[in-house]
Amino acid sequence: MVKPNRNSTLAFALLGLIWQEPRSGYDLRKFFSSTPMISFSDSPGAIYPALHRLEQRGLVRGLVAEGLRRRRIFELTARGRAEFRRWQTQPVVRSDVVRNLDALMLRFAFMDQFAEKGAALRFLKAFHKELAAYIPSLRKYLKSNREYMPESGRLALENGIRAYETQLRWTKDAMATYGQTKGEG
Amino acid sequence: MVKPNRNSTLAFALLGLIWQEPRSGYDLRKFFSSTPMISFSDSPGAIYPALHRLEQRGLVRGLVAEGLRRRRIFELTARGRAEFRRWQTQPVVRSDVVRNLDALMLRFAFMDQFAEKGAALRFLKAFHKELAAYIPSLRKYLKSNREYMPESGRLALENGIRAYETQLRWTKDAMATYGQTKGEG
DNA sequence: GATCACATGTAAGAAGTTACATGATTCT
DNA sequence: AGAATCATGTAACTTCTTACATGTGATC
Repeated sequence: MVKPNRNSTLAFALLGLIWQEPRSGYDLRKFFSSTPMISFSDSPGAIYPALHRLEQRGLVRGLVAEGLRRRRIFELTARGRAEFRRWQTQPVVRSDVVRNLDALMLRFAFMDQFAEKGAALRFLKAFHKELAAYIPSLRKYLKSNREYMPESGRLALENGIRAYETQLRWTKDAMATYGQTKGEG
Repeated sequence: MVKPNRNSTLAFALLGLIWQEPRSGYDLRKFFSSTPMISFSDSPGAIYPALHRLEQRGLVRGLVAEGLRRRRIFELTARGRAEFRRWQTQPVVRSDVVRNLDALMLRFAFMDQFAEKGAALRFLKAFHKELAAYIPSLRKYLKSNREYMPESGRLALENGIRAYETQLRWTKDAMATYGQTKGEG
């Protein structure tokens, strides 16, 4: 049995975008298909049911827009904002680093807009810590097994390690950015 | 309606590992939980049903192992090998680069073992080409929108671009590795 | 007048998640 | 004897995918 009301990554992407500004399902589809958020599905069979679920759960409210075409503009409810913030400020855990990097980056992407000041920096520190703890375990595996691995398998693992290292460097650079901003403001 | 028999990424991971050597469901779970392939789920609720589907589709064959505990060791059928190879040597398409990098790397990871000589290099070339075509579109979006983006959103996008650039550099390095090997052999 | 973009929806099916369930064997 | 590990499974539920369906308004 699945825990009720655990919203999907797509659901949170929708909440974030709707919080930025009220949008229709069609707006959201177009946003996904025309920006780097194209990594989300823009299919109507994903978006519309997801919006209906969010509405049933009281996280968004759909308003029929006056205009020529039938169109529903969604906006966040207070519960929707609370739920989004709760998700966004959850601890950064290993399992997210290993299996859900995209969700982690989505949480960060909306940090400046919807979380309290300081949340972004706290997030980056926690993220950095988890990455720094995880990478050595990958290196260790590579070291112990490189001789028994086929070349393409080894290269694939090296690619994974590099990807995490890039992520690690990014967290440091991003932290520096926030440090600067603090000094300026 | 969904196309029948389109195996999931998990299904292909199972096929690849079973092709390496016959394994039980339990072996596969342990492999996922104890190696960098931990990005796959090791839950019995995912693995066992997936194995049953593969068996129903005639891609694997389960043999009851003699021994103390009841245990089923799976091995690939000829159809399983053909299906895996077909998947592995599919063209590298943009949509995989955008939404399914993991599957792409999984395909590559088994390339030396199960694909014909030269497949790895062809794969890397195609992968490189797609990455080189995709990255500028991300840069362009960043350039046009950076002033309207919140800082964390901009940083998240920069992270995505860096990740793809790292991937691109890796494809070049990996191609060089294969070039050398050719010279040696 | 036809085609394209706007706009929303549903149906069928696949596959994953969490949780529960069961029993054997080995270790302490 | 009790705990841990080996080993496999199912049930309920959620969400996604592909495909089909429908109608309006704008453009050529």
